Amino acid sequence: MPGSSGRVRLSDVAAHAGVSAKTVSNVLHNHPHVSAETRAKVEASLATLGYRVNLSARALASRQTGFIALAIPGLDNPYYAQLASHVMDAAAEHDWMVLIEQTRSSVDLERAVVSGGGARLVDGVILQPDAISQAELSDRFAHQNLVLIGEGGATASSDHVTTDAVAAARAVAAHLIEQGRTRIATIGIQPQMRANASELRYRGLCQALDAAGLPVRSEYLAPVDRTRRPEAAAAVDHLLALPEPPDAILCFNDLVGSGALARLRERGIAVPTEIAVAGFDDNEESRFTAPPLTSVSWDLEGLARRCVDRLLARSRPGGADLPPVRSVVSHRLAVRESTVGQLAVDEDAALQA
Amino acid sequence: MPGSSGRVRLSDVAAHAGVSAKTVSNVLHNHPHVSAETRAKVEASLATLGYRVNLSARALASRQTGFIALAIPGLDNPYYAQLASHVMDAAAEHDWMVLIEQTRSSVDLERAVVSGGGARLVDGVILQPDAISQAELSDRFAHQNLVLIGEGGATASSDHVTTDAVAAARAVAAHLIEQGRTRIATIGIQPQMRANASELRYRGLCQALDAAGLPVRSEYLAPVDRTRRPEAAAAVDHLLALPEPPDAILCFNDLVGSGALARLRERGIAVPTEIAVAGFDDNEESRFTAPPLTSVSWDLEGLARRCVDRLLARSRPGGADLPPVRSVVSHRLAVRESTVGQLAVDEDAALQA
DNA sequence: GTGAAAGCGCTAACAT
DNA sequence: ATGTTAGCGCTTTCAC
Repeated sequence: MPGSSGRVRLSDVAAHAGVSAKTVSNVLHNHPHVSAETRAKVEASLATLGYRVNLSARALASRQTGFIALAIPGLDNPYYAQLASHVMDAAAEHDWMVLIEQTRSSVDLERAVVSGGGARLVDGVILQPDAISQAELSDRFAHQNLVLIGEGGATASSDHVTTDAVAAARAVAAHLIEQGRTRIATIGIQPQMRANASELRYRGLCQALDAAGLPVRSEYLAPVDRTRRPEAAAAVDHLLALPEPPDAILCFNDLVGSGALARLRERGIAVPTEIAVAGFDDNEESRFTAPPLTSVSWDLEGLARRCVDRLLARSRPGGADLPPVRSVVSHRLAVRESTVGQLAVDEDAALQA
Repeated sequence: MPGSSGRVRLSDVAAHAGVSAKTVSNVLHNHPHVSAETRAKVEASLATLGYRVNLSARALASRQTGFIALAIPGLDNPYYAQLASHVMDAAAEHDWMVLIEQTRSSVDLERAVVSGGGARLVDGVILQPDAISQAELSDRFAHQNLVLIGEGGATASSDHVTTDAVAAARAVAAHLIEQGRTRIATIGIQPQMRANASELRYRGLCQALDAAGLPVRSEYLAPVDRTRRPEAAAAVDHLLALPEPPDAILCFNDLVGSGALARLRERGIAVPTEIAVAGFDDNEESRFTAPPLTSVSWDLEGLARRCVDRLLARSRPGGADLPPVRSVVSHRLAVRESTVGQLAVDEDAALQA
């Protein structure tokens, strides 16, 4: 049992080892210029005294807190939980800790994050904006270590890690059209909301429709207040009540997709026979819905890593003056039974054809 | 636009307002003994200079970091994401920030958390133990601000916020028996794993079976490596291959429940007609599975609040000597269609009877 | 009610 | 390769 873990200071270790504080610090930071025997001596004292660094003191002296903030709408969306998990892993590789901030898609909270919050605390911020306007993002506080996640792409004043929302939406829509769908509705995609991916995903859908010579029909655009499971039911009902109901629904995310599938089931509509359903984000859940949900899968690990790398680059000496970088992470379409009836994944699927 | 947000120190504010640093600090902390006009003056300076407190310095001087750690297996389980969300809310009410630590159910990581980690950083720790043994928990480092979440209940040396796992399992099992089920299997419940709730949940099941005069059949205990959706399939297959397959499956959590439902569907087994399924945790997803999943719902908000309250009590002067407190949060059974076929929730459900 | 001075525990020049 | 000296920006006795 190493040490009784009281308040052991670095200077105590130095005294115990018979060296100066600087030497202890050198050992702690793996500085090269420490003789092997000194190092051993210090490490022994470190262990017997049970020294644990005081991060507040280190942060104050070094002007580096070792924290980065990750601001996301909320952990209750598995997509963001997943993202947070990846960011924490990527950050840990550089000895950074992650402070998760839930913005709840509130403009005020997002604004607070962008402007650095009320306190001086983090070395950098990763923000997934949702409610705040692009204009405000590019305007304010472009000087601080801020990486934006998202698909807007218009912000030239800070680092940006994005996905190609238009291409992804085009791909999933094209897949739907390939399956013979011509009346493709959407749930949760709101082209007027400019902070999140809505507009771009809608654009991708329109491009695919255009390319196939199909009309873009505005009555197929079902809005929801929040893009979550419970909200999907009313939107599905709305679409089913249309004179000519859709034969496919592209959902803003898998949460909405899951809710839509549930409602279609309640209404006795066969998926995909009568209506195909697809989503975005490829939540793990989507491999287990009835039927499994076709979805766009983002490279979340790459996304997280790039965000952290950008912050790292900027926090190095001289990094603050680096020009803003924009990088795009990859995606792929995970095709499942919600859009292709006869996908023969195994012997059982064939029975249901 | 208040201040150009450079490095404004408290002493700068003091100089600008023509007062001492102590007075500025008093204003910041809402100390009563500040005259109204002084306060106004200081607040004006605070605003025009755009002062933001340096939390590292505050932490160093005050010996309080303002952080608590929440150590959970991982955010990818929606149950823990939800818990984290509640803890963050409860902590925010006391101006605490939450540092989320993913233990991945690793003994070493849990041990590191219990022993305070390598660094002096947080004011307290909330740990949901999973892999570490009870013995180790009560042994080591009982002196630090540690609140244990969980159902073990045996640890007398630190604060403990638990659920009544036995009662909850008894309730859901009794419900299953009421529905006429006599062959109740379980997936993911591993009585030999003593850190998580397995043993207690199994005990509750046994109690309910005993009370109904039904036999406890060990072949109905299907283990899994990890209690997650993908692992459920093999367990379901195992149970279906039994000479006398079960007519109900009680899953360790809703993740397993979701995976079990998916596999039963693939195998063409009707739920609940042939096999009823129930879970624990009441994930939001479980209201949208096919069919919706009966589950035990814990009072997560209450759980989070109590954990934070306990930490708060201990971090107050003299709080360290408080005797360990054990408190139990409530639960209720959310009954859904996976266990009762004819539950007439709406007009459509009746058709499927 | 407000001010002056002494640290909190660490890092970072600079010196040796 | 190791020691010396100043702070980092805040809180906190203790005077006044």
